[in-house]
This record gives sequence, C-alpha cells and structure tokens, in this order.
Amino acid sequence: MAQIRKAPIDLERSLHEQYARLGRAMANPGRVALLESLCQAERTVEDLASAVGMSFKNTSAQLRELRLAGLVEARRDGTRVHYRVADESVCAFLADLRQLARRRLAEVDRLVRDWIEPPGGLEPMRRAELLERMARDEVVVFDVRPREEYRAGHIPGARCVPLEELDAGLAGLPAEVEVVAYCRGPFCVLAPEAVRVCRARGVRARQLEEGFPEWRWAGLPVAIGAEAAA
Amino acid sequence: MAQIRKAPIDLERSLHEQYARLGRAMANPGRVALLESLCQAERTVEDLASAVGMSFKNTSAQLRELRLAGLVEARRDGTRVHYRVADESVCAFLADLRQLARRRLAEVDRLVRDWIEPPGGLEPMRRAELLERMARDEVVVFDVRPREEYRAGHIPGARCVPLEELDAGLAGLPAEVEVVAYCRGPFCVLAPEAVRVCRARGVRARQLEEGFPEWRWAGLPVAIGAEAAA
DNA sequence: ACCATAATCTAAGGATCGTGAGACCATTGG
DNA sequence: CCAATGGTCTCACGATCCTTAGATTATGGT
Repeated sequence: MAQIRKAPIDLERSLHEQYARLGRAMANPGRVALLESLCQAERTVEDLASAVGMSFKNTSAQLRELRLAGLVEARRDGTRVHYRVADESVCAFLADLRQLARRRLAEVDRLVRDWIEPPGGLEPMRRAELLERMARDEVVVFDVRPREEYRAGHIPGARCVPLEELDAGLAGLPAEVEVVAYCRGPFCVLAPEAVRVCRARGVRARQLEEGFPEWRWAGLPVAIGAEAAA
Repeated sequence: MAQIRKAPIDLERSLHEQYARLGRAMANPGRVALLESLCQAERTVEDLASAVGMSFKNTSAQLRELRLAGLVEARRDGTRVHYRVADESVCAFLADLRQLARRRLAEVDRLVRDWIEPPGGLEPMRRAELLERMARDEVVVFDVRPREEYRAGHIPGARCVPLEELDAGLAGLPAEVEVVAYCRGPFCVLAPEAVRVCRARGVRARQLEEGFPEWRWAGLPVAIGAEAAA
C-alpha cells in the first residue's frame, strides 16, 4: 500500500539550496550592478566593467557567477562576448528586489527620498498622457540614459540626451516647450536629476512615471537603434 | 547655476550595497528555510530550529542576520521569543524568488515536476470553485500543513490533517466524499503528496490551486485557532 | 604564421561567512 | 532570592568568497 514518500524532507532542503543559489547571485553589490546594467541593454564585458566601475577581470569573474546561476547568457561575436539577461523575468525580479529593499531598509528609503523622489512633489506624467501629448507635439521627450541603452531600445520619438549632455540638448529648444525625461525606472536617478537641472535652467520639465523597461512591459511601442541625424 | 549633482555615482553604489544586503539574507539555505517557515506562522526559536532541522544556536544566529536585514521581527513573550516576518511583502518576495528559481534553474524545475506538479495531470481546484462546493457540502477540505500553521490561520471549515496523520483523517470519512487538500503554496510538497496517498487509498482527492498564503492574499475569509473538538 | 585583442581560467592572499562551544542575559516559578 | 528555561553574545576555526595577477584560449587581421 502506498506510503507517504520520505523524500519531502530532502526535497525541501534541495529547493532551499537552489533558492539560496539565486540569493547568492544577488549577494554582491557588483553582481547586482551588472544585472541592473544588463537589464537595460546587452553589453560586452569591457562595457560592463566601465559601466559598473569594476576591474575587467573581476567583471568577467562575476559574470561567470551570474551565468552559473542561470541569470545571464553570453553570445560570442567575433572576438567580443556579449552578455544579456537570460530572461525578462530576471529584470522583473530585480525590480521586486528594489521594491523590497525600499520597503524594509530605511537606508534605501532615505536615499530614494533624497535623490530620486519626484522633484518638487510634482506627479510624474502617466504613460497614456505622454502618448497623447506626443501625438499633439506638446512635449519633447528626453531619454537621459547612456547612449548605448537608448540604442538598445527607446520610446519612439524620444531624443537621446544622456544626462551629461543635457545642456547641449536644451540649447536649441524652442522657448515654452515642456520636456519630459525618462530613464531606467523608479530607482534611477537620471531622470529626476535631469528634471531638476532643466528647471534650474528655466525650462518646464516633468518626468515620465517609472522608466523605459516598464514602458516596454506595458506593451507600448519601442524603437531600436541610434537617433537619426538631426 | 545649478550643476548636475555628482552624488549619483555613489548613490548607485550605495543602493547596490543595500540590495546586496537583502540578497545576502537569502544566500543561505538555512535562512531561506527560516523565512519560508515564518511566512506560514509566527514561531519561537526552538520551534524554528526543529522545523528547519538546524541547531538551536545556529538558528538564533541566522535569525539575527534576518533581523539585521529587516526581514523578520522578534517579540518577547515571557521567557520565549517569537519571530515573525516583518511584513507580508517579505513572503511575496520569497514567492517571487521561488518563481525565478523554477524558471531559471533546471534543477528546481525537475524537482518540482517530479514531486509537486499536480498528480495525475489533474487541474487543481480553483478557489472560487472550492467556495461553491464547500457551501454545498460536496467536499471535505484538508489542511495538511503542520498543526501550528493551521492554528495560525486556515480556510474556515477546513479540517486540520497534518500529512503524517492523513490515514487517521481518512478513517471516519463517508464513502464517495471528495477530499480537497491544500498546503503552503505552489512549491510545497504536502498537498500533492496528500492527494497521491488519498487516491492510493481509493478516496477521490484534488488539491486547491496554490496554497493558504495565496488564499489569504486573495482576500478570502480566514479562520484562526485550533480546530473545535470533533 | 604571427600578432593583437577580448575574454577566460588558475592560483593565491585576504576578507567574510557558517557553525558550534561556552559564557552570559532575561524572565518566570518556586 | 535561587534555580530553570529560553535565548543571545563572544569567540574561534574551518569553509567559502572576492579580488587581482599571470597564464591560457579563442578569434580576427596582416
């Protein structure tokens, strides 16, 4: 007669070991930074190293860990190796991690409030509103992420204006126009900082709710490639 | 004139460090087991140690880590200390972690398929259907989790039948009745195993979709406390 | 064939983590 | 007050991880 199988105890242990494997993958700031970077765009080891400020060799070593944890994949192209997240669900998980961090770690909440929270207490612009106002040419949209990430995917019609080039981007702008900036998502400092600077320059500016990944997840249209020459 | 603030680089570093703090908390199988256990019910250190099969001292030490990471809280009651998750969002995150593990780690997928996947390929019963059929007295509901977890919260009308006591639970049952078993959630082996055993005994049995935490999250009614004597 | 480039692999030192042992603290019941 | 119970703290040792350096591999260009 059928007995209760005894494996369950080992099963739980095995599962917990596997969950911990993923926990371990997120247990190092460098690896988290790599994952975050990869969630925005595929990149080579070299690019990643400079993006996260780690040595080339260490970057390679940590990418190996992420690969063994099944979170990223590599693709060889000539002499370069391009890494990418294995799956959109990895980015979603990272978003969950950020949310939990904000909720449970006071330090994170403080950092976010000081640096990222919508400046001036103004509501971020909703995606639907942005679409409408873009259609009516009422706003100029700035993608303030690094050029590479713009190239990997952006909101159609958005201009590529990395934060460091913001002043140049503002230069030729007609007066009275309103700028809408977006970046990597709710925990990214780029768009809030861009809005702050725009306003300091006397340009009306708001930021889009959340960032580009969320735009894509919402199923809204996405353009790929460099900006057409002006 | 307002400059672009330079903190952003440090900010990102600080945030990644904080995210990694949470990753680290999940980086040890014992800690994951403790969290999982705590997501079902508040418990004392002693209970937790025996529930997860770790030494008392080590359990205390790991709980400390979890406390420092802001994931659990402690409450003193006389000579005992009761631990609980700091927040429902911790349990939700754990669920996300399990889902990611299943998706990205082949080993997890294999374990789940071999041990947990709905036995006999039968669809699990949806929560709404269970409610209807309970109202019509068509089914008997078995909560097959440990007694403690039943006590901390269960589906109203469910009987407390820990897996080890399943045979006793089946004993007095009218013939032709159908059993619906539930447990901790989609990655818990208890209900699937209970269904398997019921069927081996010739009793019709299905399992509820997901488990008790999901039932609670769905806003459905919850009963608390021990079962009334039969 | 040879070199240059991009990346990985191997090895090693230092830092951190995991675990258990013993001392220590807090609460309760005599 | 003392003793008993439940839990934490401190310390120490082995295991693991992080990081870098040097050797090695894979690819492409000449």
